[in-house]
Amino acid sequence: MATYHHGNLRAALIEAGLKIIEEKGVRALTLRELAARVGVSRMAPYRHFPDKEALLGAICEAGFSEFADSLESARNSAGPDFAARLSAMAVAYVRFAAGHRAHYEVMFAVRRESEATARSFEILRETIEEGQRNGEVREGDPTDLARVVWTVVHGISTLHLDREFPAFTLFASGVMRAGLLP
Amino acid sequence: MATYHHGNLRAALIEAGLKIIEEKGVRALTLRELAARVGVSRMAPYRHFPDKEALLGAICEAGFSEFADSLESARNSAGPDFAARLSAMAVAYVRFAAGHRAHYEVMFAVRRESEATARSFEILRETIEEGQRNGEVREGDPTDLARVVWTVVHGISTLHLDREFPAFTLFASGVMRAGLLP
DNA sequence: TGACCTGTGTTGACGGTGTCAACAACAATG
DNA sequence: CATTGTTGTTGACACCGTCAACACAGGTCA
Repeated sequence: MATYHHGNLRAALIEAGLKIIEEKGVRALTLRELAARVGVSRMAPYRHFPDKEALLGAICEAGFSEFADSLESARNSAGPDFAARLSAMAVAYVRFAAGHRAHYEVMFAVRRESEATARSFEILRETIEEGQRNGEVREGDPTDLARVVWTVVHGISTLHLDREFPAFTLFASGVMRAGLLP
Repeated sequence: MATYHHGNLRAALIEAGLKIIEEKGVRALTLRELAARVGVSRMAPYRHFPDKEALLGAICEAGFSEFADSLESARNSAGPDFAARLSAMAVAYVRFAAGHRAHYEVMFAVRRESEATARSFEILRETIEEGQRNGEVREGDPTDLARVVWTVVHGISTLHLDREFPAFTLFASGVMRAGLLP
């Protein structure tokens, strides 16, 4: 039932955009191809995004939102033990990067502050604070400590998407924890 | 003395390309503008690079080469103490990223295996091996250990180019060393 | 019912971009 | 000098992002 009005172009564009990026990289994403793939004319996207950069921004935002959800749910289903919670989040991070490469690529290529990026970081910071209250994490600005953890995990994800994580991730997670010890 | 033949276009292109990236980001680098800036017609670069991607690759390669030099010289001028050597390299890494943002951006945006990338990694791995012989670094595949270090330092550089390193870098360097202890 | 507005999708046009082809200027070599 | 190979140039093409002007639909209100 091809109607004149699409219905929810915005969401369709984000989704199809992701698929293209998955196939050929951010660099190769083209508004015209995207529009064609969604079955709409080349200027239609401009009714929903002021320009290409804004579309990328929206994809990025959507990615961070899903990402924050992953982190949060990993942490929440890890039980009460701090080490387990932190570790679950680290694994979720790497797993997200590995399983949503397109999203991950845009998220850190476009780099844009948003509600969702803040939320992602906040989730980690909260957990660190938890650990501090328990005495399982040394004192210090929890924001700084969260940065350290983020840094390590981000490094792993960025640098080693292809290789054998298991052992490596475990080891690095040990490194990370070492930095938080009281 | 504007002659018909430029003399060493190749090098000039790489240099001017870097300057453009510095000003406006990789995404905004355009072959035509680059050629114009070097004072040459738009197709001239094709005598030295098969296509745009190859030019980016060459810039990336040049960056890694300079990068490897920085690492090596930092290590060599740090004296014989292992911890000092490793630390000097970490600082050199972050400093390179901060001081050569354009190069750094291309290096990890284009991502391309080359002689220079291998050399950079090799320098680090050698140092780790040194540390192992001294008993200052735990046993294990030096390549894996080098990856861990690289990961941490890379994470720092990527994530915190703007913010206040000093304290943070120091702390993270502690984290890193913790992971290497016997 | 019909006139009108507003939100959405379309087509036309323009300047800019990467790159293929054909040509032109220089350098080196016989 | 004639030739040949290297390097730079201009022309042409398809494609890209985006501005303008227009077309279709759904709702509102007379």
